[in-house]
Amino acid sequence: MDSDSYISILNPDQKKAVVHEGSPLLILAGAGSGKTRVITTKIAYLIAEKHVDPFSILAVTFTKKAANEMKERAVSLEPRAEYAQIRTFHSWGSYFLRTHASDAGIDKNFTVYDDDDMVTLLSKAVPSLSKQQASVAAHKISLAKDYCYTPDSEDLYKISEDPSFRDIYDAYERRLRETGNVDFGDLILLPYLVLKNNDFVRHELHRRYRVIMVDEYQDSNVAQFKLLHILSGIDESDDSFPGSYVCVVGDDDQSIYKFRGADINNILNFQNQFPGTALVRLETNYRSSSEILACADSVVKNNEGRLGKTLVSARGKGKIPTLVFLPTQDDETQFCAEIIEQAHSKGISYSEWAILYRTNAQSLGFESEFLHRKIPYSIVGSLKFYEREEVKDILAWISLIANPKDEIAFRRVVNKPARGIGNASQDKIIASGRGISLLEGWENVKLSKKCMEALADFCESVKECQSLLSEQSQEKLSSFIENVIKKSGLEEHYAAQDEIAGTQKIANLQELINSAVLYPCSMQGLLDFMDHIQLDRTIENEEEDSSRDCVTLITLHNTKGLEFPRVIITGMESGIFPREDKSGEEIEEERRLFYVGITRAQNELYLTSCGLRRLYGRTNYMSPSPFLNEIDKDLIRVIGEAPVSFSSEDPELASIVKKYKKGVCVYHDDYGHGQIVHAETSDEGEYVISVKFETGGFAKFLPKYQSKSLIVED
DNA sequence: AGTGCAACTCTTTTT
DNA sequence: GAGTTGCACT
Repeated sequence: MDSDSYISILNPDQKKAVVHEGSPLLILAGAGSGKTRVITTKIAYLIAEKHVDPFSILAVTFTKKAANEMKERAVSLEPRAEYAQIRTFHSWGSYFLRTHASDAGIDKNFTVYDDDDMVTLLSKAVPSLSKQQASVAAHKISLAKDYCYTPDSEDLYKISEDPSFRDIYDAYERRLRETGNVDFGDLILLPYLVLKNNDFVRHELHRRYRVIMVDEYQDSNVAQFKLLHILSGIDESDDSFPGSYVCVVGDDDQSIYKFRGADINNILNFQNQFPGTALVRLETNYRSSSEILACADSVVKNNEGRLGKTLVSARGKGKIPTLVFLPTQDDETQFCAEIIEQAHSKGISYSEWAILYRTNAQSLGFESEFLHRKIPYSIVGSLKFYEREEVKDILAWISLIANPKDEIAFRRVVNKPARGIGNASQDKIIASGRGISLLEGWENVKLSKKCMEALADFCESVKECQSLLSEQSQEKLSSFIENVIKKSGLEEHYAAQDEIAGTQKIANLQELINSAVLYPCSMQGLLDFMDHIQLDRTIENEEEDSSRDCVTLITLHNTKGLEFPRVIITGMESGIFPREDKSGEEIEEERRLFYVGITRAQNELYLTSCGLRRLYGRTNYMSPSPFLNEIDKDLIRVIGEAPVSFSSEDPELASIVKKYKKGVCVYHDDYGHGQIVHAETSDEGEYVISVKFETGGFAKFLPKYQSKSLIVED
């Protein structure tokens, strides 16, 4: 495609963003404003018109899906974009670490430990922790890495005030380095540390990357910011080295990953951190009708701390959004099913619809209702295929074949099927081989004869598998994996289980084999395959779903970057959305999440809110989400009535419920000042509140009997 | 070592 | 309410 033609179809702001040069650039791209078009056009333009070597362009996104789409679209505009680095932040980190493994102090055949592996490793590094403590600490370690804190950072207290956290983190790091592997946080943190400490490598990369672009910048974390900053060379620029051209694209109103370490200050302060930054706003929305945008705007404008922008619809007027109050969650699923069926009978395909919810658990009701009515649907996200026992077992074998120092993988499979190598023996073997190889050197360890023989057998099998990999082989990796499954003894093991318990484990393993068919049977192919799995756990049934006409069931978070003609946002109830434990800035993030949901809709938007909902197996009275009140009344059509659950039957209960609401501050004779953090009606019809006191204490009350000792304050 | 029952958590969101 | 974990028992 000719560059004149693809630039001429842009609007003036988009064009400005594409041709800008000479300083860092921040593109504030509202929802549906053609952001991806701008980035891809810019890549094509730089190559075709500015003669930038594609090899020197790095463009990073957050999800593999976005990266693939970006690459595809850039290549269709300019074939040479094929040679540009367009990938996710984490996959770039992995690529970097493979080529600079020894600088980072890791094995070049490393694999990436997931959250579960982190917990297991931490439990071994600090045995005194209970499983739950280990899981909490592992999560904090992840967060620390997102904020770029190492075990010796002064700021570690910001993650955990517990003074022992530093030692726990330190012990974890040492043990992790002994395995030669990395965790997710390392994929960003380690490249940053290598660049910071190694002038040679840093200069090498500075020479290479002339252009760096980051998409969805509002969801970058501190470590990613630091990595970008050091990679850009902005602090070292002089006449001989001007620094890279940095262009970031994002929307502060769509920042929804703070819980994962994303720092909205990255985008709010970008212009300070990269002096001389030019700013381009993309405020023309090509996706939604003006009614939907008005609704979105009336919600998001309640947030403070935003750069501010107003979207203008390029599509003009459409249908007014609808808010529906329903008695129970079963009515909600039926309502959704019915409008979808009605539309279908008028020729509107299922795939025009998306049902959005806050938590994955909410998908269950829709699934059973749709199954019953034979409405086809597909669930996006958490396909837990790679978390299944049998799949993780085979992946552990593969990890161990790649990296014999991998303690977690070793433990997982050395005694499966049972070989008589119990926990105590494992500890001895690992103590002797840690940091070297777990497959040899154990001959000197004191173990029972039976155990020795079994271990020799096991190690022999792993080595046999290792020898099946060769650099020139024309074989596919799938046949290698098939061999691993056989040699591991796990095929027999799981075939027997399938027989007895009626499980599908062998079928799942077959699926794993199939997924490796595109990779060559070499160490490189194996590592690429592992990266593919570890760095993209969500999407698996792409071709199948895109061709099928079905309704999309999806969490609000997962909708980022997607659009649908008709959207239903369900569960608009206080406690669900926003979630009950949110306050202050977190409420703002929930509100942004709502904004993201609304702006997914092209033509029609429905919101549903129920009066009664089952949660954790209990039935709860729900009140409408406070966000609903933020929508101007003339911007939305309301069907049904907001629940006034108790008025008719029990005026006394109603007044109590009204008085002791969640968030209300109370004073108790014995406990002192506190705040109601949770309120619900139990199955027995009792109204129960949970109060957190200033003293740190926590108690539950039945306000019915406590009206004298529990005083509401203002 | 493997089974079976009780108890407990889970409901954020993802690379 | 369901799925998972942990413990005790065989």
